[in-house]
Amino acid sequence: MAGESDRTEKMTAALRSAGIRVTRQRVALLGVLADADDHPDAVELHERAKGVEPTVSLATVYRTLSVLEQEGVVHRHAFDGGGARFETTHEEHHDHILDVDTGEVIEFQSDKIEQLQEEIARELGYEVVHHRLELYCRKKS
Amino acid sequence: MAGESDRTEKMTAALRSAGIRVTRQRVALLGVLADADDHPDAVELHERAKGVEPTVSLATVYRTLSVLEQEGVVHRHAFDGGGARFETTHEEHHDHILDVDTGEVIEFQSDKIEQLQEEIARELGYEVVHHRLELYCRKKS
DNA sequence: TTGGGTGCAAATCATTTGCAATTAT
DNA sequence: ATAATTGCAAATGATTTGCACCCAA
Repeated sequence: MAGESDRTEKMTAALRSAGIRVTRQRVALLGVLADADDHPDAVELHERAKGVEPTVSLATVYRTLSVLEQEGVVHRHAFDGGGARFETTHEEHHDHILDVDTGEVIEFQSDKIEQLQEEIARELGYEVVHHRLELYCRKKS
Repeated sequence: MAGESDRTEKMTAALRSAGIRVTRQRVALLGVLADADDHPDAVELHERAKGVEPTVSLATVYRTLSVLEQEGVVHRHAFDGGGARFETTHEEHHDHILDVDTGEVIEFQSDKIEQLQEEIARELGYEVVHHRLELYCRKKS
């Protein structure tokens, strides 16, 4: 029973190495992010973080998320409708399926699509800096 | 030299068939949309429409764009950063390359990618309602 | 004539920021 | 000690909406 998760440690380390102070409220958010297996938005993260450290403000949630994004520890997604949603960065790159009925997010990964994207860009004289592929889907009946 | 473009007529017809009044300000916006070969945002469209009909307000631009979107005559895109950008619906479906340096938008189309998307969704028990594929690119040096 | 459409200004919503007080280092 | 960080409230930016007047059908 270790106290902190692997991910939390990694994120704390990221803060330290960037010379950024490890505050109570940041640790709370870090823990919440590490535990989340969904893709919560800022308000939801704020809600969860307050359960750990009641003094966290929404402003600090936003500020910390920006820092963590710059440090590459979290990814910000701007899915259709509503505000941005976040997830901790994990090893393998992936894209998303969004259930249009439930809002649920499923991750998937396709080398083939990835390759095709680069091929298309190359043919037009471009190189892909980053991309965004979202499949808005409905469960098959 | 016909007075109105094909597209403007089509859009005017769309309004009429939806039982929606064809007003001065809507005609102005329709013309501007038909002429646009880029992907302007609401403010830019408002600017251009004012050149044709100075009484158009930004509120009406937004309201009309929503109507046209519902009628399927224009498409709304939420690219990274800034507000929504619009284009008149054209025959073939396509995705977008965005030049990260200039903001320019290039359209492309790939049946292969399209197929792969549906395949992936199907394997996970979903069917694709709509999707979004954007390649943020830089010109190759 | 008359209900839909318009401009304007105020209201939303998500996010950011200024500032004085707090706190990690 | 002291500069980074915080909470709060006010500011932003994009978009929407309430309302009294206006005009397309």
